[in-house]
Amino acid sequence: MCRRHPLPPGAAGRSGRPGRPRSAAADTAILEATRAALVELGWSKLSMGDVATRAGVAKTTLYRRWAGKSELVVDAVAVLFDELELPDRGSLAADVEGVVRQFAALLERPEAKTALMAVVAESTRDEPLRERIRASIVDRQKRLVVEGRARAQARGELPVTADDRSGAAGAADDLVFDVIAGTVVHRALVSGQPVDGEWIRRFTALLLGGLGAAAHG
Amino acid sequence: MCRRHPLPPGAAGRSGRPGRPRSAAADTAILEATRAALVELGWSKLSMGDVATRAGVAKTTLYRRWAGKSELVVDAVAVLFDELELPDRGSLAADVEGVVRQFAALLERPEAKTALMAVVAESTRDEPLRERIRASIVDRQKRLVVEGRARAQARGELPVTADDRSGAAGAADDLVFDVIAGTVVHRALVSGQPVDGEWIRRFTALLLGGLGAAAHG
Amino acid sequence: MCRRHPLPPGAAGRSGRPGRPRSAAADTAILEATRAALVELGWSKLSMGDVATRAGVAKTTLYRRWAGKSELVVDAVAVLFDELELPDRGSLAADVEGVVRQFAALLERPEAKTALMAVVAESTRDEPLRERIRASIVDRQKRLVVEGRARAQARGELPVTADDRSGAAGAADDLVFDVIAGTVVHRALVSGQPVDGEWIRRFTALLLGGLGAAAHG
Amino acid sequence: MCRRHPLPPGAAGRSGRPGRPRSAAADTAILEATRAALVELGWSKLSMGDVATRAGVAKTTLYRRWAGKSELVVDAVAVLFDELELPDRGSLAADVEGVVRQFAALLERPEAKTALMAVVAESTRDEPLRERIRASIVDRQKRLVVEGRARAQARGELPVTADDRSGAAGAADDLVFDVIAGTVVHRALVSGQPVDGEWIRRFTALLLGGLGAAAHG
DNA sequence: ACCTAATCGAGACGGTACGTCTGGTCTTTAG
DNA sequence: CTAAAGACCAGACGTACCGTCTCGATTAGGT
Repeated sequence: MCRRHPLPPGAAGRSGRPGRPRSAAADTAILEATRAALVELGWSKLSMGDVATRAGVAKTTLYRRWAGKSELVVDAVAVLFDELELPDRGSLAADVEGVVRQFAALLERPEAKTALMAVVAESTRDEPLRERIRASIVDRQKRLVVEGRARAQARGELPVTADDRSGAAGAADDLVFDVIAGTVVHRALVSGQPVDGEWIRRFTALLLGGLGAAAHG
Repeated sequence: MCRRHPLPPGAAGRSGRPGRPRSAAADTAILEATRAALVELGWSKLSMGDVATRAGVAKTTLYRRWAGKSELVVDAVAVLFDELELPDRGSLAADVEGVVRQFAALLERPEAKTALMAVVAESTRDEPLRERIRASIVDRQKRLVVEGRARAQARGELPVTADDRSGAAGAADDLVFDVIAGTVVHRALVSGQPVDGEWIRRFTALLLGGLGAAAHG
Repeated sequence: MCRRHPLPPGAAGRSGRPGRPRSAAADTAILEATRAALVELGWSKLSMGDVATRAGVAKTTLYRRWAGKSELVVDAVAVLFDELELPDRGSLAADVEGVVRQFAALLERPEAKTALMAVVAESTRDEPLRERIRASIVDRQKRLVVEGRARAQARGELPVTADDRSGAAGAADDLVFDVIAGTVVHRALVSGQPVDGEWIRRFTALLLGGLGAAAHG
Repeated sequence: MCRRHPLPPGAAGRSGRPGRPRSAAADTAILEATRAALVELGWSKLSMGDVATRAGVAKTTLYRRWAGKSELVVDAVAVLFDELELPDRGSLAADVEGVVRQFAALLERPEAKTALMAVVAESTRDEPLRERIRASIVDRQKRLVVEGRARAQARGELPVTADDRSGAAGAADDLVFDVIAGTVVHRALVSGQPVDGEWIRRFTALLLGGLGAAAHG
């Protein structure tokens, strides 16, 4: 944990540090305030001072813990993406449809959509920020792909390849992840069209068709 | 044309309007200055005043024509996306690979990637801006999908459906467009991994497999 | 007349000048609009563009005729000061009281007081403007002092000096003018206290006492 | 003191206030910079941003302390008027001539004359500003009149009235103050003629004659 | 019961950019 | 040559945030 600003690596959560310890309640209040401000104001009109006021905290406290708006927002919204789950729905198609539906629902929440695109935009000129986004948001969700694939293989819906056995299936999973996440984001935020049942079925059919063809070819 | 700020809809380019006409040279200079500033500074540090200075133009001239930073940047980068082409490479696979490669190259240009994600982020809270992005950037590139499909159908690589004959193939084309554009953007800007030959081949295979399966199923 | 901007001295009101003649109605409308704007907005918030709009005239027309805000306002308010009169009230004391009362009434008009002090302030760094104020406003009112003195001498209230006979009484008249105008302005605009009957009587008594003492000393 | 912008009246200079205290050095630097700018540029071309730059201070610091240009300039020039003194020159006439000479010298300083008339002009539409001018500049100089009268009475040059004994001599002092200040300002700034020895003697004679006549009448 | 040291709130600080408003000028077409 | 219209450059306006700083006041552990 501890994606905080100072608190130099050595002295992390150690309780024996001298001086007054940081308030844990402040952290919670700040992140909640950030999400609330995102909903009300969106990314571009959200200001650090406003977040501090909402959280009942001094600006200094904010900057002591996060380096800037982007870092704060990444932490504030990361938890939203961890809510995604992959219950076993009985078939690969059902599993894919379920996760797409969940992801689309998430992208309808204003704090998620405005924050996600904005921090990605910022990260195009800020490599550490991109890393932070990857670590906090993106890579954590690859588990859904890995789990879905494993489950489909267990069901016999997908073949087990040499790569899988050697643990090097990353490239294939990455591709599937980019296709699902990218396509849904593009549909919802760029094309601005609804991610409804009809579209989800068509997309799932396309994806599974591709996976099946790849398995046979 | 005229995606400009005032110039009330009725009285557009008419030459008989009273008063001094708007300088056409200023338009060109402003859009060029905007792109240059995007390259140097990125979206978040680009300022209207700086663009005006670079363009040798007063700030008022800028605000007379564009309502804000987002609108200006959309116009400035829209032209970049119009450079995408779809020369006949002999097969659907080659056509897809070619357009993906072109699109990835475009997303490596700093003015394109920083601007694209940022204006999409802004558009999540600004419906008119979203429309402007769609009209100026997104929808214009759907021609590539339509043209590619038609060419593949002419080659016999894809079947001609009833929808195509009735001209209602929109939904299928939209899906393919979201998949291609979304996946490439996600790979390049979110995952932050290279869009190289190997990946392009895998992605194209997946997509074409999906299209083929859809055709047969 | 012609305290205007261009219209070079030679070619003044000549009717045989080539081209469209200047509209006389515009002059009237502009000066009236200026006075109206002074009443509503005061000096500092009065703008040339606003005056032009109120007068139904283009800004160019304004600048063709007046060099700037100060010059325009001087012309606009000069006429107000010409309304001061000195009817024969039977005695020097009554004449002085009458003119003081009139002047105080004038200084209660918002366009007069805001304009007068402002153009004087501007004139501290603008010699031509000071001259214009003197010519258009100040010196024109010295007639009141000259006339009052002559009438008092005719009544025998004041002695006739050698200076009067030689026509060199300017210095004495100037002093009286500065005392009256300066004192009333200071009372009304700086001290901000009412110029009422009681005060006027006291002031008149002081002034006439001083004149009488000078006559005897 | 504390003619500042916020700093709510109750919590004035208290040291126990929370937060970083205001820099006293900034105050000095700002007022000096304001006077310097007045000398160089005059009232109308003086800008808040320029004053801030000269003082090595941020614009926000300026606006945190003064509500606008007028308030700032009043504070900046008020100190100049406090330099006026009334040393005992042995007679009322000499005292009056002395103070007139000092006042005229002050009105030759560009920062004093341009500022004085301009803020009075502004105050014609701004009652709080008028009060501030009165409190900071005008009323403070009435001490000169009060002191001069008391000294003349002590010398036996002027009679002691019932009003003096009851401490209600305000009206008479106010009148003398308006006459002296108003007349000198009008001579210097409106008539634009020199306040030289000759004129001062004439004016003093007139004033003292009036006072003497009032005493006897 | 002190001491040390980092925290907390508050709010002032130097900056930068904002978007608007004027001031004056220039460039049109129309009379 | 003037008029109305309106675009043009220049630059001040007052505001909002930024991220830093300086305060006095807490709030712990370590002594």
